[in-house]
Amino acid sequence: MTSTDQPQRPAVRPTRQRRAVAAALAGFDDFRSAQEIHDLISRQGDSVGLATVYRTLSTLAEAGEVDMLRNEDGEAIWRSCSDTHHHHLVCRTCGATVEVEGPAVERWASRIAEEHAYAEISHTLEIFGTCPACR
Amino acid sequence: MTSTDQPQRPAVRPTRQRRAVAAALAGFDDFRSAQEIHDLISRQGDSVGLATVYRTLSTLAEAGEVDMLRNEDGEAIWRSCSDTHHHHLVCRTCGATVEVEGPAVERWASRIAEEHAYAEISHTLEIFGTCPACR
DNA sequence: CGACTTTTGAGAACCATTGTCAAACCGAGG
DNA sequence: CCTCGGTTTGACAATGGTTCTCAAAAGTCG
Repeated sequence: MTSTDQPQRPAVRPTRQRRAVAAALAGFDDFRSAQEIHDLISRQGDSVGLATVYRTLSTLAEAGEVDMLRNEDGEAIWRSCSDTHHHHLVCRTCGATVEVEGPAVERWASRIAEEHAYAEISHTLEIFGTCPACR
Repeated sequence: MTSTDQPQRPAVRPTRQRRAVAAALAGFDDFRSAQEIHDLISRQGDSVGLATVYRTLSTLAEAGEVDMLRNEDGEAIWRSCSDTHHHHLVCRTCGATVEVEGPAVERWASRIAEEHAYAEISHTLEIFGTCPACR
């Protein structure tokens, strides 16, 4: 390290496209597919390639800034999230989402994993249903 | 109904292909993709079309005879299962699976749903990790 | 400004899954 | 054993979400 030190900073640049994706994400609070988000952006006047939307969403997900989960068809759906670990109650029809926490469940999961000597645990826990408005 | 009565029996026929899929399923106890199952069948000497494998697996899943869930890439994976409601602890590397039950989690999920007035609830809860053998 | 690196976009490529439809098959009567 | 009508199958095309490719465009920093 020559100067100060920060040898391999990923160097993520704040581009127009990334700002557009962020803005789109800020505009809804339910889960949307990448393509829906792409449409939203177009509708807002910006133009961002679909591949870029996918790339940006993946990056944000890795950084923990958005949640990505899969709907019952296996499609990836995304939304911005709070930074604490949580799960979701998602409306199958309109996508309306409630963030829920379940500390007891977390504990249960790690206990189960431990009992069976599984390491590097991750878990998925999502609840799907029909929200009051969609009944 | 003319004769006795049994108006719309689906009439599922026990064909060679369906038997082959069942046999393949009986041959492993971890989760496999449809394509892997298809390969397995070929390797066992039978010949069953891929589309038929998919159709049979879907049918079995609807009948509750196999579990279908999605791995972290969104691919459907399948295995035969016990008939009680349960979840899974799945090895990310080799697919080794442990069926686990969590009555407390079930209760927690329905309480959460009720609190938010969501109906027709379903939930997914799977734990992924690395099994002792794959460490 | 200039050199260098990251990012983008258009479209091709991938690949799991589902649809299509004629041919093969099954089971029940006759 | 033969026929009839619905069921199932398989080869292949078609879908559709997601990723890859690669040259052009845009940031970064001196």
